[in-house]
Amino acid sequence: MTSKRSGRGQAGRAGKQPTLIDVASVAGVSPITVSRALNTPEIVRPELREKVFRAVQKLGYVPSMLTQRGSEERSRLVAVLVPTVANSIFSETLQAAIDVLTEAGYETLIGLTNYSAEREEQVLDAILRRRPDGIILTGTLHTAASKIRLSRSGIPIVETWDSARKPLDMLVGFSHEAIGQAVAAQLLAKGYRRFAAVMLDDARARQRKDSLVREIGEHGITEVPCVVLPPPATVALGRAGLTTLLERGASPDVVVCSSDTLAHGVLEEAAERGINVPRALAVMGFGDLSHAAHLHPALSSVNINGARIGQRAAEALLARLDDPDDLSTAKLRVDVGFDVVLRGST
Amino acid sequence: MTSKRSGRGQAGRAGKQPTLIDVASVAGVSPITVSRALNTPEIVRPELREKVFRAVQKLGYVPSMLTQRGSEERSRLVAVLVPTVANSIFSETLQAAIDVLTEAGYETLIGLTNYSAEREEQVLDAILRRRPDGIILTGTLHTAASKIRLSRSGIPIVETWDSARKPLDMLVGFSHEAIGQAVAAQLLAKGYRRFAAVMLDDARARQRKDSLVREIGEHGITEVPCVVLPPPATVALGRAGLTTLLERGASPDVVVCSSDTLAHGVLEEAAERGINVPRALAVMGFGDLSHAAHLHPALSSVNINGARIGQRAAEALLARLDDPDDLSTAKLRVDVGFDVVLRGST
DNA sequence: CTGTTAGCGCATTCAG
DNA sequence: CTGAATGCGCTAACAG
Repeated sequence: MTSKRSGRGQAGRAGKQPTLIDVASVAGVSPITVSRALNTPEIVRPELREKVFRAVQKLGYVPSMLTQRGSEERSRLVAVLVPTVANSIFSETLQAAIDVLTEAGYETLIGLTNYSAEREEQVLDAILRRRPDGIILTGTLHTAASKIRLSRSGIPIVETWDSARKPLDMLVGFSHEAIGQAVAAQLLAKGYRRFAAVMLDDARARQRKDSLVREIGEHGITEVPCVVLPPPATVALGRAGLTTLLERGASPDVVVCSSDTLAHGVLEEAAERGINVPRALAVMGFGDLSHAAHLHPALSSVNINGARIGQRAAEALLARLDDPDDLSTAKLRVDVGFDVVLRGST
Repeated sequence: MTSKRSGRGQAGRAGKQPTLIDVASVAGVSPITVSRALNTPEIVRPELREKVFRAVQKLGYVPSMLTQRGSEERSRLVAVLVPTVANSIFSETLQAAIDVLTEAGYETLIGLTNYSAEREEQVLDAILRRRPDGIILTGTLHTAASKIRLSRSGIPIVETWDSARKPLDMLVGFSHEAIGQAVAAQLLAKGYRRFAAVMLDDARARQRKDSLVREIGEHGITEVPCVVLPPPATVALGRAGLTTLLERGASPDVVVCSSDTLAHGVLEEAAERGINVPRALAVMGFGDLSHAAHLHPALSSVNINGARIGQRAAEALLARLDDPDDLSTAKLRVDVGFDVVLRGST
């Protein structure tokens, strides 16, 4: 005989979460008082506050942020897009970003782009529906549609892992061109002349390689055999890379790889073939040095601090969110730099 | 001109995202028609549908899922909690889970617990406010408050990486006790007698070790020197672990480590000290075999397929979400198993 | 097929 | 300090 009204009873029964209204009726106050007791306790009389807290306890009430948009303007949600989380270099970026964001009271929505701008567009599409307060992207290569949607959205954005002539918003990264140049210079100085590349089919990797090719081109080296491989990067893939290179008749004295994992594969394959490293063949990687060191004690590499990128990116976002008019974040460009670290393999 | 305009002009101006209502007024239809044109296009007359699509294009409208709770029941959000994303074993679990969830049209909210139940409780608290449709947890050790909140929430849950007498809901994992036993049995069979452990301060690691100690205890071995270290696991930490062990006067013939990374550190330290592996000292790790192989070609290890855990967990969640009454997921228990892989280091 | 009405859970006006 | 009324963006339920 109970009326079939919207009243779902006082206590949140199994299955249904109690709402702020449920708490209010149990506490015998109005909904708004509950809201205030929870969000701005200091303006609520202690006795009422206590009543509310007891009701919250009793019901196991957990406020819902889902409908918050109805009133407040922020979702306290930040989206982070990375190509993959299986690559330590990105997982460190992600980890650092999450740490900073969580500390500041934001939740993190994660999206995997698998190194593809098209995939990024799909993921972005889903993510924009959540109205995140900020977005951290990997790279600066996005589809035209993505760029339009992002800029129309008015959401603060940080692009990472790259430099760009004209970023969408903020930028925390480094110059892949500079890396290509620096690697070329170092290797040339060491006397290497027969370059080859084993790389992933990835825009950033390509940028580094093109830059390297340009640089050594100016020293008269024009032929650079290059094997391009599909993600994900694995050691086996690196081995296959060197194999392909040699099968094609290349005889490099140095192989530059787009990641430490590939480089490690090349080192293994070289060892298998009895190729003396670095005497007959030098190997160069790219990634996080500590990771490289784990892979192979002698691996030479371009060292990038992924964690710092994630941290800086998150901090930039937070600064903007704190004060959207802050001019210091308006055209933020952070170059976190890199180091070319030569070890036993070169 | 009979429409009663709801305030803001037609086009969403810079800064404000256009709403479904804006689209409706531009298209000259009612809001619900826009909603239907977008969600169930087949029940809308083609001409109207077209009008709506054009208006959507023109305004760059992106539907908001933030307030969806107001009408629909699902958030299409799944939360995944892992201790860290910097450990390849968990990042693979995460990667696989995200892949499955994204494919099914769910977004992933990520939480980092840093191996701590207290931290997990905090993160969980924030996440429950988002009313996710499902939650994937790592481990079965949660604070009492966490357990209560989770079970009251009525949200489908998958606990992973572990077995438990009485899981909260669904479970995809393996038995750490079985691993401890299996490792003990294998090492005893190989003739090792002086056991030692280098482990992270982590409940699951402790379970494995306790089980191992129990097993070898039954063979009369009662003394097992053990170094417990704070996360995160690093190679350097593993080296320090062996150092500490030896400084304390232990002289093990086998060191069992709670992760491959620590084991790798132990191997390095042993090499540095000129200790013959595996003649004078054997080393045992735990993690993903392919990862272990990258770390050290000879590393023995308990091989766990992290990706499979993530995949299975996500699939279980989806099955439940598809049909909440499906009995097959009601008491789902999946044991993904493990392999003890002995290689050169034992 | 389409529009009207109502309401989700919460917080922000503005009155008391 | 407290509360009633109102609105957020969206969609079920029920009309037409």
